[in-house]
Amino acid sequence: MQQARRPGGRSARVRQQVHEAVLDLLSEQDWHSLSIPQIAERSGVHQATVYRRWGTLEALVDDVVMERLSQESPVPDTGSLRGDLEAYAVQLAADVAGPLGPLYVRAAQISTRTQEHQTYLVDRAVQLQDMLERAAKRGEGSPDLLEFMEVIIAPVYYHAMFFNRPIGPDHARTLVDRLLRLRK
Amino acid sequence: MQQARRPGGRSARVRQQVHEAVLDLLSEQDWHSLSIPQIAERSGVHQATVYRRWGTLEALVDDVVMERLSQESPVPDTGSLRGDLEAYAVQLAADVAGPLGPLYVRAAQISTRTQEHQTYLVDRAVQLQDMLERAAKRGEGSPDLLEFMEVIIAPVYYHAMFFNRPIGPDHARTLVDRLLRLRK
DNA sequence: GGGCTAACGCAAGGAACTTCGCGTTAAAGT
DNA sequence: ACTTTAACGCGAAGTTCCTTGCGTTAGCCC
Repeated sequence: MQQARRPGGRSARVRQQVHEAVLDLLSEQDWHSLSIPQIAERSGVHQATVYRRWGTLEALVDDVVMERLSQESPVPDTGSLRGDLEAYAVQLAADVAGPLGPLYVRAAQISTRTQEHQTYLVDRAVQLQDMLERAAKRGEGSPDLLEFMEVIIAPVYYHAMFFNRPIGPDHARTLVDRLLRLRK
Repeated sequence: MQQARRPGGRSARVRQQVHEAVLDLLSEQDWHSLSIPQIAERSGVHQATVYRRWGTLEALVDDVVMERLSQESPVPDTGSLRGDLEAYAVQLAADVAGPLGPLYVRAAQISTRTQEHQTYLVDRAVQLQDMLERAAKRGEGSPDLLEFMEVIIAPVYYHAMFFNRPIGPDHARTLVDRLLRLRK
């Protein structure tokens, strides 16, 4: 998506209508059966408009994903490492198991990642790094970022993608326990 | 894919030609730009034949994947738990980072998994379970299957999907160390 | 070897997706 | 308010994908 030179009023309204149509359709069917003609019809926006603005279905859903991600809550800051880790794991598990889950996964994959999303991920990594450093400053033995990603984040994605039931709060706690145990 | 009632000679040859074309094309371009007309042209097999036998591109690549998986080496049996774990992790990392990696991931995902692949995964899980039990019988403190999947397999997939460089033997050893450390 | 018919090749037809030209609307700047 | 033109709506044309009917080839069974 190129820079909008006239983003006010009508364009913003069209964008919102199309985004809503995507979310709407995604709650009824899965991502593989989505199409631009279908989204155009549902949104009331003409096909040609969608094609001209986003070009492809992939670019459109990437835009929707970025819109959601930009509105999401920041990384937790509960005052304890365990609290932060659990809160993050539970939230991530919910996101990735929700109706937009496959889209989040797709947008983050290295082979399909946009520059915009890359920037987001780097920023997010910095926030997580900060979260871990806050714990370290409190004197809690803190894992490094890679360890956190491999022991917490990777299994969360793994369960959502390869198993039927996503990780719940109970299992999230198991993952956090495991990570904390490694630090002793 | 339904049961073949006349799988000899010509049909087998067609199947092989199509499979080779898929592998061939996949070494030059990525999976998202594959198409059945393209595969038909490359293989010398007529489009209509491909459509009639496999129906969709997804079913075709699933067939290719199953073919490869059925030829793969069994789970390692090196005589030590560490040896088995490292061998498995390195092999998995290589597979999932190779040109067929995205196809393996796709075939295994819960939302796109076929019955045939499900059967394969269950069988594979049993083999891994056996591998872990062999270690237990040798007196080595052995992790359970879930722990193995979360600490070893999940990070391997995670790296292949979300990072540029796949896990190498050195990093695989780090993962194995981590798992073994948890058992003490 | 001979009959039966599954599986294939071929070409036409249909369906879905995508692009394009042109007139209209309305956002942005003066 | 007025001008400029980006962005949209509309319909047609173009492209790619997928299906279908029919004749031909060759695998399987007797």
